[in-house]
Amino acid sequence: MQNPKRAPHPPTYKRLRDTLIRELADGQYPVGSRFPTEQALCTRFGLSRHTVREAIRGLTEQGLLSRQAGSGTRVLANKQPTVFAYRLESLSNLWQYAAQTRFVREQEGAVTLRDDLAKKMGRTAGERWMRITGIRCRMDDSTPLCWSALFLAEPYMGVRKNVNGTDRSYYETICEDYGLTVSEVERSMSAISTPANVADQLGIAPGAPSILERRTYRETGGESFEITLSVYPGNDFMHTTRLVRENGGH
Amino acid sequence: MQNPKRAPHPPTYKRLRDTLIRELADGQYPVGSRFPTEQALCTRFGLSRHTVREAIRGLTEQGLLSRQAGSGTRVLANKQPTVFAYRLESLSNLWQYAAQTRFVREQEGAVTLRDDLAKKMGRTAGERWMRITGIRCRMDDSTPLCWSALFLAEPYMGVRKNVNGTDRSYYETICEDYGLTVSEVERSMSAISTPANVADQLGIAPGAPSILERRTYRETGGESFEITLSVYPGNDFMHTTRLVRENGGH
DNA sequence: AAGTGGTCTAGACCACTAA
DNA sequence: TAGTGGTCTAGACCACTTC
Repeated sequence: MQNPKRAPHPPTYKRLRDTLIRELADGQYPVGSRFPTEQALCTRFGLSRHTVREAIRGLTEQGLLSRQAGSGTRVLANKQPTVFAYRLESLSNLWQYAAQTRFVREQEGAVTLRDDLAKKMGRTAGERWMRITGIRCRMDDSTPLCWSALFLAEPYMGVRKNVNGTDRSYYETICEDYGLTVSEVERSMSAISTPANVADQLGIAPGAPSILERRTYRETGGESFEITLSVYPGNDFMHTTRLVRENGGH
Repeated sequence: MQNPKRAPHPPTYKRLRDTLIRELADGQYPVGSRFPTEQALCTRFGLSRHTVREAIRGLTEQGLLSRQAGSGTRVLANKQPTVFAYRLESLSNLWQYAAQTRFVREQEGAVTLRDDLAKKMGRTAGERWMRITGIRCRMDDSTPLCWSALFLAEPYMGVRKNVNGTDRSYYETICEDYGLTVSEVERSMSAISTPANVADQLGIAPGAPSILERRTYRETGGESFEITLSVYPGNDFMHTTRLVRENGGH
């Protein structure tokens, strides 16, 4: 960390940041221990507080340090873990091969879960849910994408009925009507033999292998308010996720 | 933006940030247009440059603005989009129901892709790949998890042979040996009828529906260097992704 | 009471971009 | 050449935690 004025190719705060990262990786500051004070770093490197803070900011953003006014700085990790992530700008992007989709309703009514259905839904038998079945197809050419059974939790059975015919999802409508926020969606897949009636509507052979996808929409409290079971034709690689490296990591 | 000294409950830069976010949402600065200069904001709000920069920093981090020294600040978006993400601390977490897995090699040899295999792999016929087949099982109780065919691109056929018997992935070994970095993994799924020989090894009925998973490992340049095709028993919801909301977004 | 990180000011020089 | 954002300094007050 010499001559902060000369050779400014990488700015001072970045050089300091790299120095500190290296020292962390070397184990000079054990995880859980106190990290040097801003004051200490200022005098050690002969830099202004602003520059030191700018260097430290990067480390906290990377999750290496945690800071607490009045208390100090603690070491959270020695080195930045490599993280891969799959991001969605919107949940409607879960329909990958169709920009626009449409849900055609078929049946609708309240049900009490029996053992097998409860197991498929990841719930317990005896609960009451509103069930809506139908086919989701492409907006443009009406190609069927999947057969879906959609379950709404008991408190939200009274969703506005005019969701039909649009791309608008039920979960969006519920969230608006009841002031909820989706905090997470769990998505699971398994393979099944296509039941005859479903195969018929999807235009595939009965018994042909297909993918059963379950989505569980949870609100902020963690409560599940919507669950969908969807059957997709199995032939193509219709379900794709791209996991992209998030940080340079070693 | 009054009395920066009084009522400091939210710090000045945060209040300014909120003000600017509101103005952006109101459409005062159309997407693609120039955003006010730091100088302009300083005089308009009577604040120091540091405070203004601190406010703007948040907006650029949220992806609302982009800045270019010498050029200026441009508006990227009116409001922060809601993003859902599925994060993995490590690619080995793709094996969800087993902390530790082991790959038991079966066959190995170079192949020239024919039409059907090329299509399954998402490649073009005629390419040469190294093929390794085997079974991946749990480390602890040796339960088979899936049957896998693993393909290595031609330049990397000479991977060290001692990958066998450990949890260590081929892609890790390749990356080390050749100095590559995985930049992304694409994961696709389809449903198939389990071929007899595979069903036998997995202990399921031949022809039973199963999941065919394809993973394509790409290096920084975007080149695919490893592709795996795996067959999983289809009965359970073995493939799960949890999409978690990343930012408060409206 | 002392020390910490959080915030804010005033002023400066630089590299870069655009006119 | 003028203006922009990027970096850096020196100094200050505050709320908070710890002793």
